[in-house]
Amino acid sequence: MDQRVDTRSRILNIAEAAVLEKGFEATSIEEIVAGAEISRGGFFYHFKDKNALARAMLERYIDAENALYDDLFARARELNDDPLHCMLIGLKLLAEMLEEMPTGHPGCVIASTAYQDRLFDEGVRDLNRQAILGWRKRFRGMFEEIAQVYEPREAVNMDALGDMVSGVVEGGLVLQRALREHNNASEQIMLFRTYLKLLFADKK
Amino acid sequence: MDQRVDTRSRILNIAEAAVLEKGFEATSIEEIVAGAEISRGGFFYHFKDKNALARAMLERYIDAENALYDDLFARARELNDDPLHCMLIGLKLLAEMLEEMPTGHPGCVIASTAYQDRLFDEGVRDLNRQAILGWRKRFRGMFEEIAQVYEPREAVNMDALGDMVSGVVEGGLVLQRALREHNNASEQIMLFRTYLKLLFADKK
DNA sequence: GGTCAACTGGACTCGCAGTACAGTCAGGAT
DNA sequence: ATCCTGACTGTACTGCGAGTCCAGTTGACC
Repeated sequence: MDQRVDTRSRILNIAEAAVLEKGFEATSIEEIVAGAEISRGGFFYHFKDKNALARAMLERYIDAENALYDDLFARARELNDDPLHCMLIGLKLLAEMLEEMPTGHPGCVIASTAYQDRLFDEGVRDLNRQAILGWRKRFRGMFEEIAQVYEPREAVNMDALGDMVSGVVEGGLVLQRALREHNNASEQIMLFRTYLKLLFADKK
Repeated sequence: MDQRVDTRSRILNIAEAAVLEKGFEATSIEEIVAGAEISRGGFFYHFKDKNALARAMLERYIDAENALYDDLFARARELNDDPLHCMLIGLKLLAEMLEEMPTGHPGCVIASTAYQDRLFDEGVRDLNRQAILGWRKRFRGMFEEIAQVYEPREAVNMDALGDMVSGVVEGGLVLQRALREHNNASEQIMLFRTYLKLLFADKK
């Protein structure tokens, strides 16, 4: 069996693990090629430079995250058809998933690149932006569905509320990374869940 | 007047601006010394290495942030003695402050270092940790005061609620950095404010 | 006049990104 | 059977930035 079948994916796997553990800049091409058991030349054959690697990693990561959300809320919908309860179940599943990761969540590539963005070119930054806007749209849509059934007790900006899902996750990951604790992100999500329960308590 | 009176502070000012703009790794000592109009030798006279610079920057930043919170909530307390309203006013002031910064908030050094932490030594990481734990304690105390007067409608973990202030700010800053928008952090704070209003609606 | 803190300036090592390019090797097309 | 191409290997080189070493300068104060 030829190990070379998918060298590109192997590079991405190794690079992603290293980048999530210690950041993009601290990850050298040297150690990536050592891990993937290829030569430096081989690396540059697949990726023009470190920017191209970053772009590919982000694309993969975002696709995976979107697939995860799709799956999570599809499962939630199966359990309960009410849009509010679907959201609450989905968030619970998300929190559980974050908690189950023994070493804590790898940490979001989005934040990691956002804070080093001068290192990256316009393409990378745009991918980042589009991903967050995508999540805004996704959650905004879900909240609007909820608001059709439940009267919000306080007026809220729906875009901002959509962003709050991403923000709470990102913020929680920052905390857990800095504190070296394991469940801050999941706790923050659970707190956000009680927010939604309070906000959408009254059926129309 | 001797410009050299406080070279160390000048280095820190220039470094902080550069680091907040483009990240720690992307900021070279070369450009710092150029900006501060000193020699490379002069830089290393003041700071043993880049880690020492990072530590000094973090210390200064954390002190400034603590002073800002002290001032903000002291002003809020003057306006209203009720602990809940004091918190709500303080958060409003914080949101306004974030909004008034024309280029957006410089971005929190905490998150920036959290995601590049392998670059830094234990001292830097510990400073980071202590700062967040300090904020947890500060806000937890304030929420406990509130809970003595108002019955929370839902049971919440007070440590997690304290962390949520930091988390919402950090998360908002990540979003606004990645999206290149200007008011995400302040919007997230305002949303968190309505959370508190809903949570602590009933006086004991 | 001597001491010390706060530098300057230059030379050097090291690690890493990125370039260049010549050569290898397996598999499919012709 | 031969040729071509894609996926590499290996080596050598440039250039940049961090960090070290150190000898020398300058101004302040004692």
